Parts: sequence; C-alpha cells; structure tokens
Amino acid sequence: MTDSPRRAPATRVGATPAGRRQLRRALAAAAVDLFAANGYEATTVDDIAAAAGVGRRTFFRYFDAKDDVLFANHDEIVAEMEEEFAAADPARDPVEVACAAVGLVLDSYAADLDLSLKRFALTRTVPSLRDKEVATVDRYQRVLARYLQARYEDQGDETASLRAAVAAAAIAAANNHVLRRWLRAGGTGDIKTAAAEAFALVVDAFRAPRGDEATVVAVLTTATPLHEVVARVGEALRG
Amino acid sequence: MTDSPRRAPATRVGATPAGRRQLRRALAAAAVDLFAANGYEATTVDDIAAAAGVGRRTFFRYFDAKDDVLFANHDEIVAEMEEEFAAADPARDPVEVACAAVGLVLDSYAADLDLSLKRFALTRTVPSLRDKEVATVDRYQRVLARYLQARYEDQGDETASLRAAVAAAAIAAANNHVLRRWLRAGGTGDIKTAAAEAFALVVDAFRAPRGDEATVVAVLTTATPLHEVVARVGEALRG
DNA sequence: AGCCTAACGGCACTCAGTGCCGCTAGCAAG
DNA sequence: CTTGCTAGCGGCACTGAGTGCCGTTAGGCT
Repeated sequence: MTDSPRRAPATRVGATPAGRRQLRRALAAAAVDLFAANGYEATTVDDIAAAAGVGRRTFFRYFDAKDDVLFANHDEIVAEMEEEFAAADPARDPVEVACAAVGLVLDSYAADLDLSLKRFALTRTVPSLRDKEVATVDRYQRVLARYLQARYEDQGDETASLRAAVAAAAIAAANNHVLRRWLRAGGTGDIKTAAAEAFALVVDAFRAPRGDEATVVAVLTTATPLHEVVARVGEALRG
Repeated sequence: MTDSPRRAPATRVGATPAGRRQLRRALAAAAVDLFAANGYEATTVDDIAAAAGVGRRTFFRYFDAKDDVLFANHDEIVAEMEEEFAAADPARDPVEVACAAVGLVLDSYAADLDLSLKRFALTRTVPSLRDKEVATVDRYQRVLARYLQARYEDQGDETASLRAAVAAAAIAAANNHVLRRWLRAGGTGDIKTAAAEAFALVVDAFRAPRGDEATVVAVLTTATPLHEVVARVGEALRG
C-alpha cells in the first residue's frame, strides 16, 4: 500500500441522477468484490467506501444497510413487475401472468451472471445474508399475492386471499428452485426452459376455475411432454 | 428510582438445565413486555437484562441476537416437527403428513396467545422483525421440503426436489395465512378448522400420483360435490 | 475443608447505523 | 465576475448490538 490519495472524481459523480446511479453501481461492485475476496463479515463499510473512493457516510446515503448493497437492483425488479401486472391482459390466466412476471427476476440474474454467482456463494455461506435473501424473495412474493388476489376476487372467488397467498408462494418457490439449480451449475444451461417446466407444474395445480361451475379432469402419464400437458388441459377446459 | 439492588436470585438460576430454561423464559417474557410497552428499537438489551435481573452479557449467553428473543421457542417446534416426520406412517399422503406437522406451529401459537399477539403486533410494525419472522418460517419450510422430497423420491418422482419445494412453500403459505387471519382477529375463532380447510386446498393441488405411471390432474371448483368428483376422476382414469 | 467446573458480571473493543454540521462544486441571477 | 442558493459529500461524535476476555462466585464432589 502506498500512501493513497484515493480521491478520484474531479467532477462530482453523485451530483446528477445519472451520476447517482453510477456511484451506486460502483459501490455495489466494490462491495461484491471485497465480499468475495475477504468474506462478508471481514469487510467493513469503511473498506467498501474507500474502495469506491468515497467516504463512509456516503455509503449510507446510497444504501440503508451493509447487506442492502448485495440486492441493489431488487427495487427496480419489483417496479418492473408492478408495471407488468398493470399492463397484463385481464383475460389471461392470472397464474401464468404471475409466472411471466417472476421471469423478470430470472432475467435480472442472467443479465449480471458474475454478480449472481458471487451473491449465491455468499448467501449459501453467510446466514444473515441468506435471511436477507429470503426477506427479499418475500417482498416480491407479496407483490405476486396482491395481484393474484385481485384477479381471483374479480372471478368471485370466496377464498381469493388464501388461494393468492398459496399460489404466490408456490410460484416463488418454483422460481427459486430453478434459479438455485441454475446457479449451482455455474449459470450454464437453458434457464428459461427449466423455468417454464417448473411453472407448468404450478400452473396446473393452481389454475383458477373457468366460468362458474365447470369441472375439468385431465389424465396424463408422467412421460407426457409439457406442451402436450398444456394442450390437453386447455382442451379439457374448453370441452 | 431508588438505588436499586436488583440482584434477585439467592440461588443461581442458570446453574441447572431446568434453571437455564427458566431464565430463558424470564428473559423472553421481560423482552416482550418491554417491546410491547416501549417499542422494539427503543428497548435496549441492557433494559431487558436489567428487567430480568441479570447482566447484559448474560443475555447474549441465552440468545444470539436481540431479535432471537422473540422467537425463543422456534427451535423446539422444529425439533418436534422432525420427530413427527420420523414417526409418520410412510403409507400416508406426504402432503397430509406435512400439514399435520405444521399444525404444531399453530399449537405453539395457541399455547401462548399473549406472546403471539404481542409478537404479531411487532412483526407488523417493525420491518426488521418482519424479516426475521420470514426467515423463521423459511427454516421450517426447509424441513418440510426435505421430508417431502424424500417421500417423493421413494415414489420414484423425477421432479421430487421441485415438487417438494413448491408443496412446502404452499403449505407454509396456507399455514401463515390462517395464522395471520386468526391473530388479526385477536386469537378468537376455531383456528384448527380454518387450517384444515386451507390445507385441503393444498392437498388437492399437490396430491401425489397414485399408482405407478398414471398422473391425474384435476381442476375443480370448491362447489363440486364429492361424488361427482369421484365419478369424474374414475371415468378419466378408465379412458 | 479444598478443589473444580459452570455460569455470571463487567470491561473493553469493533463495527453498523444515525444525526449534525461545515464544506464545496455547480448553477442561476444580477 | 460576483453573489447567493442548493445538493451532495466528508468528517465527527454518538448510540447500541455483538464479542472476547478475565476475574469472581456458587454449588457439587471428594
């Protein structure tokens, strides 16, 4: 270590909204690198701030807590999900819409694989970070549940609240399962197809009743390909 | 405030295992009362320890963290669930067994209603405690998933891991939904019946495939009479 | 009585998180 | 160019959670 000046920016980077996002990303990147290199607990907020060339106090202007820096993009994902729901065709099956919305989470993980893998390694090792991730998942699970409840209530479902909560939990669980499997494999393989198969299981289980009193029974072997399953169920629903 | 001696126990309460449990309960009770009276953040660990007549350092010998004191009995519940699974009849439907096991959570909430209501009020208002509760739920959800996965693998299910995770999430969500509704009503009403109804929805959705190679997917309205369901399913199975 | 162990209390320390204040870069109006 | 004005930053000081260490003491055992 030479005596470091470490005061980089000639122009104030956080002065403009674009600069704010830039510094936010820089802080997050610095934090992840330090966590991966030295461990989470061993890395202090001072270290992160110094690595990003800012003061410790500034870090807390960009993140409420040390562990928030690992889930920096989560708020944006939730916002995108809300938009997706607002723009969704009301005629579509609510569970399918919800599954499509959580696909945004998959996209965001795939968009920054390096971050995703490092974060995955951390959440598996550090208990407090695992809890934080669980809480993060719970947040968008609640968004799912709120959407589903509204749709079920539109359909006159008496148990809309319960069904929505259960379906949202199932969707989130399926999503997490696919995500973890994919991350364990180092981010290789077709995550979209895997997700579609997992969601099919949930969709089949929680498809909302069509019309008022329709009863649909479909019989399938386990070997039935997915598209066949969907086709058969849809066929049965119509007939 | 008079000059308080506040050193109560003539006999060392924590010296014996029975005494340890006693002090643990005393600390938890003191903490909950203080949280309810003054708020969670406003209550320091010093306050809790002083109220229980012990030193601050002792508190951390009984609980790893301040928020752990609110979920003191959680470990015991998880242990009971594991026992329940170990003793369960393998012939029973795994999802039903799992639902019965989470019933233990309901029991523990009903067993100490005062604690449950105060904790509920806290988890609704304090974000960090809500996250802590979510993490707590996730822990027994994992226990459920592990049991279900083993049972599904016994049945030769290829997607045992996924199905187990999804079913566990659904069961936990149903349980939480019933629990929260009950707590919101102040702990009045028949929680067991409500839970049974909620679990019925999950069991219907995730019933394991009967027989060897037949998978039956049924989508039904809640209003469908049972004999009709049976007839339709049998009909579908035959042809 | 004398030891041995387990639990407690207190002290000191690190670090997360917060409030406060002074500073400065940039912008706008004169 | 100068004079405010504002937004963001750095630093300081403080609280409180959580931890390591050590001296002390109660209770059991021989």
